[in-house]
Amino acid sequence: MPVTARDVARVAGVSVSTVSRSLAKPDSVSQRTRDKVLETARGMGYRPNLAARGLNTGRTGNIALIVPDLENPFFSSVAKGVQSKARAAGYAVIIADSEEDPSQEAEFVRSLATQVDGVLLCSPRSPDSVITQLAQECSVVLMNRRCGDIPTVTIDNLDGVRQAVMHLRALGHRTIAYVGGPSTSWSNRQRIDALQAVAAEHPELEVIDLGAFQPYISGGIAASDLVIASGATAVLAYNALVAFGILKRLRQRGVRVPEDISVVGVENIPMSILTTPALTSVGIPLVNYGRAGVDMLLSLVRDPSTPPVHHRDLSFRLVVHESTGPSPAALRPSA
Amino acid sequence: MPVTARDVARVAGVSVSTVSRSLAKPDSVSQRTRDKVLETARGMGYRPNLAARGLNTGRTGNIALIVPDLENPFFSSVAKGVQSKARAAGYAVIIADSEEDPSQEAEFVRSLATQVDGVLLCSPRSPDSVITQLAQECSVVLMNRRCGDIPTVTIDNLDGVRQAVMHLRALGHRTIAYVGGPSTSWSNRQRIDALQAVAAEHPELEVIDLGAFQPYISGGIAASDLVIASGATAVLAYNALVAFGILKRLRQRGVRVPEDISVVGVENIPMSILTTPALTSVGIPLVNYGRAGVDMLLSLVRDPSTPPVHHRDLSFRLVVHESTGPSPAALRPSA
DNA sequence: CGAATCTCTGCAACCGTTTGCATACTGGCG
DNA sequence: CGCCAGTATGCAAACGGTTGCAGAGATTCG
Repeated sequence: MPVTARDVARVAGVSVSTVSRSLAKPDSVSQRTRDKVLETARGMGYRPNLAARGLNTGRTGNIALIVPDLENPFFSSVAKGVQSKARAAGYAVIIADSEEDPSQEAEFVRSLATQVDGVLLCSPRSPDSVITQLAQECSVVLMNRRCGDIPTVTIDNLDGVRQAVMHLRALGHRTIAYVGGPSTSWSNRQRIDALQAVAAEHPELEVIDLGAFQPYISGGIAASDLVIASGATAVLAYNALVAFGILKRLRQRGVRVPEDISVVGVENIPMSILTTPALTSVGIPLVNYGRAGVDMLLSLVRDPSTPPVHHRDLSFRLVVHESTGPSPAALRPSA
Repeated sequence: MPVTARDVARVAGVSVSTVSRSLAKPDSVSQRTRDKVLETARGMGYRPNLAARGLNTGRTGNIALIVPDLENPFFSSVAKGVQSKARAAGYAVIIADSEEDPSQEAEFVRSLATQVDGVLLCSPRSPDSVITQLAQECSVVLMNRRCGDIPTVTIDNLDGVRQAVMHLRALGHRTIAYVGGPSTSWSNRQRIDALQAVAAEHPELEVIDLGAFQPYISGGIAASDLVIASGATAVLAYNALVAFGILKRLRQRGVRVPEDISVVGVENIPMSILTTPALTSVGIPLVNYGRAGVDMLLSLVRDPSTPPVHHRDLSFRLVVHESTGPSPAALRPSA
């Protein structure tokens, strides 16, 4: 049904190879022939079959993006960036949602490996060993995680956490609770380590790790009562959804934000300005983050001479909204 | 580099065709051979190259999903549903984000046509004529829009709007403003028509159409001052993002919700419970909505004997939260 | 025991491209 | 005028599968 190169060739009175060359390497064909071919091709609405092309070039023109949860605004923003950048470079994006299930990630990569030129693994939940294995089966760029020498785009968690904590410290907070995400999350581990490091630099600070929670609103809701019980005057949340859940539950419990407790999220999603109070957070423009991933992946697959190891570390930026304020403890000198 | 059917054939001591048949039509091969082939295949980690298969079966095993804005929680939820259902059926999903640009939609469909078995066009912005054209170039299922006899999954806008309006009417509201979305949006037109129809049934109601706004938070913010000036005691928003924007701006202006103005959104996204006050809306479970789209598309592409025209209309459900309350006008009889 | 039938397997063509190689033609130069 | 370099084109072999067709055994039945 669709028009093939053979059809174009017949109409234009040339061979299939000439059609192919007219499109792929215009210089290897005479001006006259090329014009004729291109015009008939356009006239007939010819589109080369990418699957067929991929068969012998080895290039499919597709990339895969694997995320743990498409419904999480963090990942949908990243996905938007990935999509737009990839499309601009002539690539289509196959998206897979692993539903936070590590075993699905490997399955996805393997089942997509033949259909794509490279894979963008965003916040993979799989253990290092699996990821290392996958990376030698096909071109992989990691986002939000480091693993050996595999190319990555990450955000500087240590600096981000430091910015958040310094902000809270300046507001007089001394006891800071951390509501963590999945224990399989590399970012989560990073942030815990960062918290310890920053706390070590400032002995007056106490950090309370409240443990692992689901990276959803429900996780934040579940954690909130622990936050209150912990006596902390400030809380840092694994991600924006968790922070939202905390805001919601604190309000339910009658705890005022920021008067009683200050809340900071890691991640800056468009919704953050909508909550009451609007969420203070450290984050980066997520669409750009996705774009950066695509940049790295494409430079990898298009130019294999690129040095195979490549890391890029973006910077968090603190955005202060309404959910942080002076520590209530600071007002009472004895505390 | 990857292991091919030829490799498996060599190791198993059979021909390529036997390998192919062992996987595709197991009955046409003897028990013994099949077992041997399948085992070596598994042992070698063989994965059939889908592009190659697609070349002569005409089936690619991919579907495309085209949405106007991946960052909009509505579409990311739908995408999640599409992804999970498609994957379960053995299909991969190529996602494209048209950025609300009608001309990109057609371009996407055409450029993806050879790589997918069917296209799910979600809330297309293109004119009917273009969509009709696209639908005859490849298998298309429309979501959130009707267009001729093209198979569709929609939500019953008339009933949804009626539920919203009846809710407001019961609360004593008589003047209701509507903040619309893009004029190219079919849903938007549907909802305006529905509003007129419902208003016609209830002469005591006055509906004020405030015009078209961007389907983003910013659109809601932009519309809010018009809402206030309109004198309406209740407002219906094109989608959840717009409703969020309205809530935000009304709060800024010192207008209380729901005491002064009630707000209802069309669309029920997970974030709706997070705003203050939580948003009353009519909506449906979006993940299921995406699944329904995939169901229809797959039944279309897998079984061409299916009657070609198919419409499915899902039902809105009113979810009352905190953003709607008794009309202030009702308290003052003179108003 | 031979022929007909059935089951299983391999051969080869094909899907729509790309690309190395060979060929035909062009023109320039000695 | 003949030769050579160079250019433009076509032929055919891939890429990795699927599938119609035919042939080889095995089985059944007269």
